[in-house]
Amino acid sequence: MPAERPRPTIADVAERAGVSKGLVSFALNGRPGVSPQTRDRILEVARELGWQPSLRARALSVNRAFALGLVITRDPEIITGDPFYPSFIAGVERELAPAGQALVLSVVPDEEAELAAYRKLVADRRVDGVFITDLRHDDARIELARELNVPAVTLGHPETPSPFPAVSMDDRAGIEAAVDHLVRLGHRRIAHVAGPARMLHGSRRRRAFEDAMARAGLPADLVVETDFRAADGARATRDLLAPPDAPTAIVYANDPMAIAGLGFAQRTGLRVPDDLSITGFDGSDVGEHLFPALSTVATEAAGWGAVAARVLLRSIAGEEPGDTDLPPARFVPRESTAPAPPSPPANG
Amino acid sequence: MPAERPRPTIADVAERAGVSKGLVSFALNGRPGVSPQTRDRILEVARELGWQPSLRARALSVNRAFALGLVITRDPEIITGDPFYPSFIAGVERELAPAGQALVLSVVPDEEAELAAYRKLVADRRVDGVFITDLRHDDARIELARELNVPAVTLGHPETPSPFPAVSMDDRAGIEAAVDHLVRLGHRRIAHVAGPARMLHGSRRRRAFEDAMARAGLPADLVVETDFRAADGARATRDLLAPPDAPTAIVYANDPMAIAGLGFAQRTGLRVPDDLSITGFDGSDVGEHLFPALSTVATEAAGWGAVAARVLLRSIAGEEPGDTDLPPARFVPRESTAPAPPSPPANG
DNA sequence: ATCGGAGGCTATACCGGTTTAGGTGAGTCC
DNA sequence: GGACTCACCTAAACCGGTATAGCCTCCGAT
Repeated sequence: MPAERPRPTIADVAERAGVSKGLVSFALNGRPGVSPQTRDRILEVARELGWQPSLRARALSVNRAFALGLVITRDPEIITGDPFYPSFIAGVERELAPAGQALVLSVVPDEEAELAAYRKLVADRRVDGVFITDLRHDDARIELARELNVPAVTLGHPETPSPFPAVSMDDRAGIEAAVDHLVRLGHRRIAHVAGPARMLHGSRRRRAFEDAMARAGLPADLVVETDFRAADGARATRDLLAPPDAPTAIVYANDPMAIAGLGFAQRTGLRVPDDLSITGFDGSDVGEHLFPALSTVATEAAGWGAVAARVLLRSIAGEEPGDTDLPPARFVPRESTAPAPPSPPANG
Repeated sequence: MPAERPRPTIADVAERAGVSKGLVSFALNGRPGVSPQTRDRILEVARELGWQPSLRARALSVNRAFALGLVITRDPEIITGDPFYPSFIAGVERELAPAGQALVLSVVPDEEAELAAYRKLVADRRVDGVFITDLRHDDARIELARELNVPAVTLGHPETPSPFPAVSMDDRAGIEAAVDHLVRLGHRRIAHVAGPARMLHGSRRRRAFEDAMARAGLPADLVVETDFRAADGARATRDLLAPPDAPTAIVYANDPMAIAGLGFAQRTGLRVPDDLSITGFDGSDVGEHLFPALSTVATEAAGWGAVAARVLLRSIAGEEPGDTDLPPARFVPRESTAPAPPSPPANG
């Protein structure tokens, strides 16, 4: 067994090159005050020795973590179905890796643990900045991040005044396009299976639904609030379809619920889209392969992650990046939406 | 604006308590050689000052990162549908958070970037140990981890001799149960839509399928290899159903493909399960809400993550945890499997 | 000839912990 | 009463980088 050779330090490089530690540091960081020959010699020796800077030592002396923090709050059940985060994270990584930064991920079951997770991340100085996703009304995390004095970026504009840059994607447009599409197809009774009202995107999508309905001169009286879980989608669909004046179209606030809703409708013998039109939200690729393929609203989660990461890095670097607006979510009509069925003969 | 007060260091605590830095360190780490009164005083002062140890300083001096690394290799397309990792990560976190450890996540597009990611994680000493998931034949990561001299845990037993503890879940049992179930229902032409052969679980599930078929005295001639993507599931299903002697049941190696396969079958007018039975793998909760609800193999990804994390932590602590076998994956019959349709009249 | 200044470099403090070698004083043993 | 032990504590080195003050040396300007 070969002896465990300790990795070379900057002192080894300095000694071998016959200069001081400080000069090595200067040379390696490309700072002025080092003659070209000396610089080359130092670089050469460093290469020769296979020297790699110790991120830990650097972290301690420059007081940086070289990492960003993401806290995901999801009850364990819902997390499996949600297509958003995996894509979002892939986008974040695309930006972080080349910048030599890492992503520290925390997955917590509830909002209490969430705040604790942010506190811990910052207390340990594990990260230089944090993502704040899934904004809620009166979101305590804004205040917490301010109090902890940690750079942050919010996904979407918070309601309360926030000192942090926001990277937003207009999801209203997608919902409105979905409703308009359904209205054009002749639907009059359109329901919405909404996300939790305490979440900004939950209530914003609902509001967009209501506005679009109002513009079409239709009542937005069929709205069910849920927790974004597939099971909720099935339950909400059951409740919506039970009464005699059931909707002919349902706009779901995410794909897993739409898929479950589709399943429920089919189970009761309804034909989708002939008897009932259905739209989802977030464009998981599996929806494309259902029968009927799910009409949905595509949100470019990966691009969102990349931009948010970039903004956060600039924010940490001391710039003050303004708010960013991403291209709005696009409605993608597929097969689960069709002209409204002929209305049943009026009763009386 | 309040002046940015620097956080207290161990020196501040020492001074205020009238002792040396070293003694404070001893007291706070509960080491012997500190009188009870002094210890209490130090603890009190630390509390009073709101002192929090600097993880960075600790990391530098004890040469630990207090973090574990997970590298996920997924082409951006597939990642959205796969229910495994989100659950797995949630399980890992459940174990790490109480242990004061963090998870550093890397998401990379291909195997080349994967090796680079491991190297980088270790070169930067960002992590004290790594998870090796999605084992492949002749997996280069085993050798890399050994070379990098970093503790690791593998999900499943690698084929090549490995110095690392393995945490395994027998997925053969689930596949076999699925096949047995189909055979009992009278199916004779059963196909398998397999994962990539280069992946251990891909080929192992395929092998389990073949073995189960052999035991039932049936030919395992209908196997299509794929890349685990939903689109692959649809394509494979199309190819399987085209010939005249099409299968009456298909065992898919994961849920997204099964869902896409279900969609394709329905699209061609086949009734599932009456004309075609279908089983998935990995038990995403959305499958439960499809119509018909997807029969699948449940794998307890969260439990797997928790155990793997625990094993890795023990491994880092210098113990030599043996291999662990988790309860085997269970077949969960739901609605997408039914008795085989009566065979068509033989031709000639 | 003298001074000023810039370029190139060294020495050293510093980040905030942990760890080790040693020092003190009280009690014990013979 | 001297040596020894032990509990408790301090001082200082150390982890591996970065940052800063200051020291030469050489050059051109006066």
